[in-house]
Amino acid sequence: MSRSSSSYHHGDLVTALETAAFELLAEQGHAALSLREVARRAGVSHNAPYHHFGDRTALLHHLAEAAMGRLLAAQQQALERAEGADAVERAVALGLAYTGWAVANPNAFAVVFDPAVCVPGQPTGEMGPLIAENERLLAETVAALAPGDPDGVAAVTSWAAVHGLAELVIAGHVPAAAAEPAIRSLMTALSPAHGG
Amino acid sequence: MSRSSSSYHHGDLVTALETAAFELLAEQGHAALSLREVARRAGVSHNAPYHHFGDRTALLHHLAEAAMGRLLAAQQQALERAEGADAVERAVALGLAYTGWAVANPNAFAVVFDPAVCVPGQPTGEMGPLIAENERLLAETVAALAPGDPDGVAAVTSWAAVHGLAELVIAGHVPAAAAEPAIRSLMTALSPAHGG
DNA sequence: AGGCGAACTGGACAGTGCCCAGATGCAAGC
DNA sequence: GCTTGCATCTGGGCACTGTCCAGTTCGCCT
Repeated sequence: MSRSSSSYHHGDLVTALETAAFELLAEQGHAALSLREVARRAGVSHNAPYHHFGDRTALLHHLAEAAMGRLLAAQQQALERAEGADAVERAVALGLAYTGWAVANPNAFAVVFDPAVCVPGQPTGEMGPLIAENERLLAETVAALAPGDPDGVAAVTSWAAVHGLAELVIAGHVPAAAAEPAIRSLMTALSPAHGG
Repeated sequence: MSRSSSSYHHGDLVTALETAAFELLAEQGHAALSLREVARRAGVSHNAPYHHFGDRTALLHHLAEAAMGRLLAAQQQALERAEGADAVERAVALGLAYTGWAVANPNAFAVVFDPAVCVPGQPTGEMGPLIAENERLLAETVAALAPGDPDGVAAVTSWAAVHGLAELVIAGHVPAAAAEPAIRSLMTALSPAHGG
């Protein structure tokens, strides 16, 4: 699609901007991400992005969707790798995939959960389905190890713990090595084999 | 101290700037917080802040310290109120104080845990002691309900879960009402009376 | 009383997000 | 094939920001 290498009409600017932005996110937080710098890296004028994203926030929202997609993919792959395993082990693998991706891509991760980017009220665009799919994945995995959980309390607790772990590791308050034991202890605590 | 109401030398600009900044944080995220707007609200020139904070980041760091102090105070008060109670109930109260304050002051909360403000490596200023005190409080409370926890895995897990819960509620992915059951289920799961 | 130095002022500069009018060139019609 | 329409891209401009600089004010110490 769009072989066009004409210098004027880029042809695939959205992707180019996304790539450039992720490149910048590898180096700095999204607060320091400037539309003009992204445009510069993509080799276009400072105004070109406005024809694809009405706003700086719109670009960030697009990045958030892309990042969420990657986070979800990382978890799906982890679950595939742990296909034959124990229910607890599968849950641990899922959690570790989440924290692992977050710690490896802290700035991209931050965009996804920034309330100023993805408004708390209603998720717009692809964000809703992506989050829903992630919740489904989690609910499924948690249900396999904590069957009696009508209101999904265990699922919420797991998500919160794993998410918080990621944030605390990124903020430097918890060493990265503490993630695995914490997740494993949580998952075993949730499993009925442990008690309750 | 410094009764000075002379218009030139403010006398207590640091406090005035802090107040103005927290006022702005009640309305918008710290990404949108401008030094000039803070100065304007404090009634001084756009350059006055630079004689107290070398940097925009320095102001944010100061705000982070102040916010962390308030978060800590909220938890201490909650523990005092739950003085005679059950170990689980005390832990729940502590957790609810954390999430409660965070959800009530999402933007201030975000400053505290922004890696771009409080650098992951070494906490500078008052931040270190404040975090340490919070960890002590948590470790103490968790130790009362999960005695055998040499490496503090339960404490880390609790912090992560409560922290993550706060973030997810703020981001709109979890309803605020889900916080209490989640925290209570976690704390009971950690207590040996429950199992294990 | 005199002067030092911290606190504050205004001006300036580069950089930013966003708006406007104009240039460009692909695709669809004749 | 040539013209025309329109999304795409360009450059300039504006208000705003963070930060630097030189000057002003005034509390405090000698």
